[in-house]
Amino acid sequence: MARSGYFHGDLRRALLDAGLEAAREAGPEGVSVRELARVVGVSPSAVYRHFASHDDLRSALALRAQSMVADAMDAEIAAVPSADARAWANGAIGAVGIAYVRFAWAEPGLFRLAFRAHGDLEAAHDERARGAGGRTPYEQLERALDALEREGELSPRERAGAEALAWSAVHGFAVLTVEGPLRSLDRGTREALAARIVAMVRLGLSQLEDSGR
Amino acid sequence: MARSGYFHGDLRRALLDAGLEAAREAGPEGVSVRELARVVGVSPSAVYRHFASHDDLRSALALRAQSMVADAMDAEIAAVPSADARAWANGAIGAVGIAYVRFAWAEPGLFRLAFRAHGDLEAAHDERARGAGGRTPYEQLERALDALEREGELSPRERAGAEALAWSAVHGFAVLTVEGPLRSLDRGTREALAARIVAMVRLGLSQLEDSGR
DNA sequence: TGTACATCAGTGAACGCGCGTTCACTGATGTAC
DNA sequence: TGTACATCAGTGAACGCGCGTTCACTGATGTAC
Repeated sequence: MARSGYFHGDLRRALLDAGLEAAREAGPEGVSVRELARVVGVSPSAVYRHFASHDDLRSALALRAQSMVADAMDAEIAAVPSADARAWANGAIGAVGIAYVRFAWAEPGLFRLAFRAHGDLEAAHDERARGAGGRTPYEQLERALDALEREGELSPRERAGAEALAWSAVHGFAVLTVEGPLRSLDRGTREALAARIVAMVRLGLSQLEDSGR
Repeated sequence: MARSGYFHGDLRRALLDAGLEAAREAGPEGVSVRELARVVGVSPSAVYRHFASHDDLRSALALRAQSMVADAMDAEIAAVPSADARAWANGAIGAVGIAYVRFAWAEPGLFRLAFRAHGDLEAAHDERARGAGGRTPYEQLERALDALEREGELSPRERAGAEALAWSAVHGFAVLTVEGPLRSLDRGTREALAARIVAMVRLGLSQLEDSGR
């Protein structure tokens, strides 16, 4: 697609691709204006034709990484048997969680890029509000929770704040296994723990009713 | 304590203090060799009399920050009524979790310093193994879980891996509220969610028995 | 079909920054006699 | 009590690095006539 030596043709897309690749290999820290320009074979200042700043570049990349997580969730959800709506709702919330941690394991650099601090998730929300169409993992979680409520698995009172509970548990586990003290666990142990986390969330969401114990 | 203009007297301690202060205000990123030297009023190279490298400095600071979390846990646990051992065990695990998230809210910079990636927690473990005596939040969690098992609230089978479950949920919540999408929640909502997280963990830990639902 | 011209995606040199780390040094301390 | 000397915690200048960003520029593109 590169035309002459002078004009690139599709520099913006090339930079985004290079950015994902850089994050994949070196994490978000590996994503610098100069590094991407170097990889693409263009001068650093050319980057500023397509992105206002380093921050702008970075959040565009974070958005793409988030879409990838959302895609992984789609794939996992698609595998849930949909004959019984109630069983499906229960399966879907689990699928969302499992997809999340598996993505983190498979692509730690992209995971960190996607869920790095400082408003990236709000940026995704804005983007979505502006109709830019980026699928967000958060949306997927919301939908799974909505289904659970629809099927009577969650009371409206329990539904409130359920995103925070579910996300916290799964995100914490992902972080701890990707770059924290749990990172040297073998695959089997990790998977077993992931299943327990998901079960804990499912159980914990409806705690307001079960509160006897 | 500073003696002459030339000799400092207790530079190591001064650097550690300055480092905690820098992290408090600017997070772990604010902790650089040159910055601390500047604050303490010493040349950058003087730092190398007391720390082998920037990394060495940073993990010493992370250890101190972890001790602070452990202290906060001690204080929270101390407030749990200890008349009934079983009730105490249940209270202690909650106290550990609550202290963790409250510390994160009160001192986000130190929290991030303490639980930054890359082996800092293992370093703490080694330090402890070497008998250096640094209290670790992880130890506190282990003790609370041990108490729960002792009181028959947790079967040995459930006890295995319980640290990972509990820590994941609480850590995820802390991260999400400190630097993630949940960071703009008001105090009341955060506290209410924290209580639900803790309840979810308590419930979830014993899921292997209750697995009916 | 050919030419003039506006557009604008690129170049390349430069600025200023802060960083970690090294190295030969200096001068205060405290110990041995 | 006074002096010689080893120790070692500090200095300060320098190295080399990579970064984000700006600015005047160049040259390929495609449009209007």
